[in-house]
Amino acid sequence: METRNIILLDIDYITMNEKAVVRLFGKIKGDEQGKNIIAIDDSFEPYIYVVFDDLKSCKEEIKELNPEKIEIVTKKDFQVESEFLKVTFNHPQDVPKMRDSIKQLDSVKDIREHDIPFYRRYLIDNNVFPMSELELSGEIIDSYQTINSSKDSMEIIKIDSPPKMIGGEFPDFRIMSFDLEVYNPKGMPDPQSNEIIMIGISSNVGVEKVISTKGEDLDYAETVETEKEMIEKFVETIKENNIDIIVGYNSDNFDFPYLRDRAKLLGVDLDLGMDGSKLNFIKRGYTNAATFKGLIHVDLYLLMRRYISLDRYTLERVYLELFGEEKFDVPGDKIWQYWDSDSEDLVKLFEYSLDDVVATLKIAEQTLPLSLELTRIVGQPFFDLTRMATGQQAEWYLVRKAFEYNEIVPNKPVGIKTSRKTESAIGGYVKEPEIGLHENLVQFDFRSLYPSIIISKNVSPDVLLKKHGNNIAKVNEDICDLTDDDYHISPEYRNKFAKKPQGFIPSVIGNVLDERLKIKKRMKESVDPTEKRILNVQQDALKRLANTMYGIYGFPRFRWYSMECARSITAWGRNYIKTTMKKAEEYGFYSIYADTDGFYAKYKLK
DNA sequence: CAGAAACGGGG
DNA sequence: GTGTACGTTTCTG
Repeated sequence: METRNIILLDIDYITMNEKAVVRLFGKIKGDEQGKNIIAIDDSFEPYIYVVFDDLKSCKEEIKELNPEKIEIVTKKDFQVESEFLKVTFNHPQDVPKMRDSIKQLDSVKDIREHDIPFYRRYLIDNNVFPMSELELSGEIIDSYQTINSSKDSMEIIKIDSPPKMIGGEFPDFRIMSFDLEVYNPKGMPDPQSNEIIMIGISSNVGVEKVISTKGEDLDYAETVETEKEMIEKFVETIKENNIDIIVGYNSDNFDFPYLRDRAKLLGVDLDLGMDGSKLNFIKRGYTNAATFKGLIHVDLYLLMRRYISLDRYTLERVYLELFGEEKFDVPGDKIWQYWDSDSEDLVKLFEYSLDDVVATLKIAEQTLPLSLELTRIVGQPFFDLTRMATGQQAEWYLVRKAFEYNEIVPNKPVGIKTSRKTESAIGGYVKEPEIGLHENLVQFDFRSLYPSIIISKNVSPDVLLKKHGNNIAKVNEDICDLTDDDYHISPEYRNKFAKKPQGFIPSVIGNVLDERLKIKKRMKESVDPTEKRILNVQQDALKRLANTMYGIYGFPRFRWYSMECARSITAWGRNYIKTTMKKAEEYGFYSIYADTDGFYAKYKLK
């Protein structure tokens, strides 16, 4: 038996002998060459929970469908101890096949946790976090030098027990940015007829160049004979430098699809996956995301739209916002003219190409730390995390927490109107600003207003006293028929939240905020600027997560959706800000502008 | 006016 | 892959 400590970059599953086998893609920690490891685990099985009417008949009916295993388990459902049937299947793809027939059985009331992707289930149930250090033990079943780099080798290990979390500090990930320039005499280029003219590359491992068929005189240009060689050089550069994370700007939608089409036309393999597999596109709603197994592709455009709020998200605009510097720009529709022109404009195009990738890498270095922290909190793969809306991040964090608490996860709501007018919660209180130049203002604001309300008023669907029925599996009888003193009652809507027990979501947010305070304390005590910076990113990630939780309640597709909770929170919020403004007025301050969790006020007297 | 369709980024 | 974006602006009937 061998032991390997790896940093877990990626996870998926494949089918071997009709059985699902989880693959963990990692690299040896601290190894300069970053030896690649693929760990194989065939011990994990897919399952769902079944809410039953009558145990005996339910068991019999399900048995006829031939699942792997049926067990009775006790889990908490909105804090009520309840029995479920845990039905285990042979293969993840059996779940979507079987769940409808199971749901339709007479003895079955409902099915739960039937839509959690297999690899996510694996991470959650085994308490494994991506981008962290894991200890693996098992048998080495294959070991070889990878074809394109003599320095670089690969090991496949079949593990005989679940990975053990070590955690610890982040290693320095090897990051590379890239960008294509394309010949475009007719506006937006067409991959069938317009060739790639430059591939820019920048990295934190010392490689910075523009691969092209021109530019022999430039020291940062790598000149090759053909477009085909350009693409081959690009692939080789990534392999040779053992890149962990490849970043682009709008690369999901432009660079990688274009590269795929040209590579196909020219007969080049984009076999950058750790297992030798090729570039793949996975459907995400109406658009695609480009992925490799074990090589993480991050599209910064997507990330920036979430990270900062701007009117536009061009690379130039984002760069200006983050670094306060204008980027050297070549107008997009003129690129082909620069390429065809005399040496002066051609050099400009080379500079532009290099400038683009350098900027992209700088943005990556600035913004990826936050996403990495979020990955280690949320516990989903880095690739997935960079493509999730913040609400999704919070939801997967809650799914993981639910497993920890032995709570069964609520199903996604069905049939709730998404129409904003009928279903939206009123937002925060806003007092339009008094026009004019104001001096000697005082400012007041609440610290984390909505998270604080959730915790202090115990705003959570599992302790909410429902006014009209309850379509959730079971009502917590302990919170019914209490006296008004035992409830927090929201303003306006008069929603009642039991003071005890603490709700699931208030408890989770409480832990998040406690953890954040601890980190802030450590940050203050730290004298090492690097450590300070890391801790600052961590506390920021936790703050963002806590602030997102409020929003969850109001989105009709979220598992813990509760319009009552969303409305109660903002009602309390409006109440607090107005009460505080009134109080301030008693002391002679009148407010000239207020928004949600704070206001500006002037003193009436001199 | 409501609901559908287009748009974003990229060259 | 046990999943199917998203929020806003513009167009259309």
